[in-house]
Amino acid sequence: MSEVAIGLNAVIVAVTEEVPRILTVRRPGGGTSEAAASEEEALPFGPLDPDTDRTLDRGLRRWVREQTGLEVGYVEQLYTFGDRHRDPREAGGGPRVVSVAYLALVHEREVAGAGQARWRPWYEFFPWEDWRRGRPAAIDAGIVPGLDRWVAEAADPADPADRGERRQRADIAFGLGGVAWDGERVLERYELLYEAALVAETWRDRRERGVQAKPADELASRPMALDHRRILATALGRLRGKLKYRPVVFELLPPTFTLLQLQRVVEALAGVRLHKQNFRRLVETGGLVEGTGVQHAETGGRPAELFSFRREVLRERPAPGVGLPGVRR
Amino acid sequence: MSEVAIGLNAVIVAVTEEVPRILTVRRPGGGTSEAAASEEEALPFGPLDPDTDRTLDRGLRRWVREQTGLEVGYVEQLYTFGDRHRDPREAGGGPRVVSVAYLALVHEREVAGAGQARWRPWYEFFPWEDWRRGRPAAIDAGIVPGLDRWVAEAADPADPADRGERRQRADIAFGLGGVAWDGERVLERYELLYEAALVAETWRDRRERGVQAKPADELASRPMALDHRRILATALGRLRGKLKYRPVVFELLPPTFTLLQLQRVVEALAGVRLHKQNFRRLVETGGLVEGTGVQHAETGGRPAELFSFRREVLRERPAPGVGLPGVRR
DNA sequence: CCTGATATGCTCATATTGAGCACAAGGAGG
DNA sequence: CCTCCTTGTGCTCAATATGAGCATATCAGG
Repeated sequence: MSEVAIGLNAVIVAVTEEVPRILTVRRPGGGTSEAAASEEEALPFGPLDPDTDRTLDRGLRRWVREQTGLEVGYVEQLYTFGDRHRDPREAGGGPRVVSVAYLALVHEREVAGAGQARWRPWYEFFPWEDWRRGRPAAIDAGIVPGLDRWVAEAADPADPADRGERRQRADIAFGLGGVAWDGERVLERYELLYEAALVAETWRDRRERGVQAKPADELASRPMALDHRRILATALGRLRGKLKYRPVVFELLPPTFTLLQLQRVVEALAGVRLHKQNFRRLVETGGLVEGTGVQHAETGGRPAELFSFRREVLRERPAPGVGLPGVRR
Repeated sequence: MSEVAIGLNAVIVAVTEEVPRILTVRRPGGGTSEAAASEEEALPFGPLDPDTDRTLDRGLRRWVREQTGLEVGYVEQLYTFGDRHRDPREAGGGPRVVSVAYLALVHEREVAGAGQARWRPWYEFFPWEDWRRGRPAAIDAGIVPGLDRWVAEAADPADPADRGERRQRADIAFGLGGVAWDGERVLERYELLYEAALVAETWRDRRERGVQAKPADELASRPMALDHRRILATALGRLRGKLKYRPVVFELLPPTFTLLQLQRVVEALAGVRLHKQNFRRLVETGGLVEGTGVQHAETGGRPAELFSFRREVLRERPAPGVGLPGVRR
């Protein structure tokens, strides 16, 4: 066993007005270099108190409450990040920093004030992940040419195997060359962009290691401190996957909701539009919701019935998720 | 950030002769009490070297190689365990121990010598998880009556809600009262048995905390040190889930294999028997394997063709798992 | 009373899945 | 050689599940 510092990071998610948002804080900004005094956006971070926090997620709930006043409901451990030099302060003699990242979901209505922290639209950090209004412009504008360059730059230009491998990775991750887009490969995509030097973090990290680097054209996407965008990518991929086999959406919704509201939240997270009638069929025949009989008028059109989550579904079906019926063209 | 000790645990899996096996080591045995000098079986454990291990899983591979001589192929982070008093030595003034658990898969043929460590059939630790030869005897013999007692003992016997909740948890976890058995709820089942004091670890932990406890009738299942059986349960559940949407089985098989061999390994992990023809259809139409044209004679009946894993499938389909077609009655 | 919304019910063609039947091709034993 | 037993392989068929629409209902506003 080795002495290292351990901390907890939280990706705290809410969906309001069909926009998935995450809570971020400001942080003194990058490492050892002199000019890097600018502030960076970061995920909320807190320590584990080894003496009083009985479990890791209790520790998380404690400091989230202390720092932001939020009582988080659903909490799920995501991943533990422990690469060396995650935190550039390690290079200056600081301890190795290992961070356990959590995903936390809060109800829409609790989103109000949150201390120093602020809510940011999730897709500002990942513009290429939101396909609800069609293929994101960022893909053809910046990503495809950038990846093409990266493929062409493969180690040995004479060796086609090397380029072939890069080409294949790019195609799979971003659904190019006939491969289908897979909404869950969020982390794969971010890591590819990082490797291909298409996100700001690549250049920042290279500078921190003293590598002379031209601050090339990056994608117009919001960077984050340390490896926090990687954590965010892990969270989005995991959440998208979990939607399909666990009823986690309801953690983000008020106790009663219309089916369209439910659909919009699922769409917001999945980043795609769905076929309305089939979505209804799925959640209704799946026994995920039950009507309350109450009508809801504020929809603009015919009033919709309000539904609530049927907890009993957990008893009946092994993997009751919302699924993604027919992604609309 | 707090000073804690961090370590890495590995669940190292191989499947030989249709038996899933895990690698275990012996460990000085339980904590502070005097009589607990007996040895306990434990998962392989190693430190992270903060100075030389660039990433957590490199650290894992390093000490697994050093301790057992095994070169593990597939490695996946499982979960980070950090409950207080996971390790009873904490009570004696030791540091808080946080452990990052990994799942590692090795090929059948590499299983030979492994230093101090030994291979143990996985289901000896979880007899209730193997349904290949029908409903495990342990369920009706020990588990159902034990859970019934636990349900009856609910805090307030007058309050039916309390009992109802326990009843429901038990039914969902073990597929009782009409609920279907769900192979992936391995952790849920183990935690329920722990709570209901039906596994040895419950009583050991209570003794360690000084609680006077009658060493009641436990299930005939092999206990483990610390919370290692919980880690093992996490691993089995995760592996069962992953089988369905990622081609991880092939990490456990030799480069070529017959379709029945493949099926037997899947069955061994999933703990159920499958419909042979439908299984073939699934892996073949799914493009997961390709025939080599070579025949394999040692089957006892008509010779089978040898197949190999088609790596290209990763390019074509978003979630190419083996799935579990028709669980046979 | 139109128009523009959204809400809801229903249909229908097309996969996908669950369960078997049937036959092929080896070995063992009479 | 013939028969039985054991696996391997191909194919069928009914039952469901899924993808895509059409049609109608019910509100708000002009």
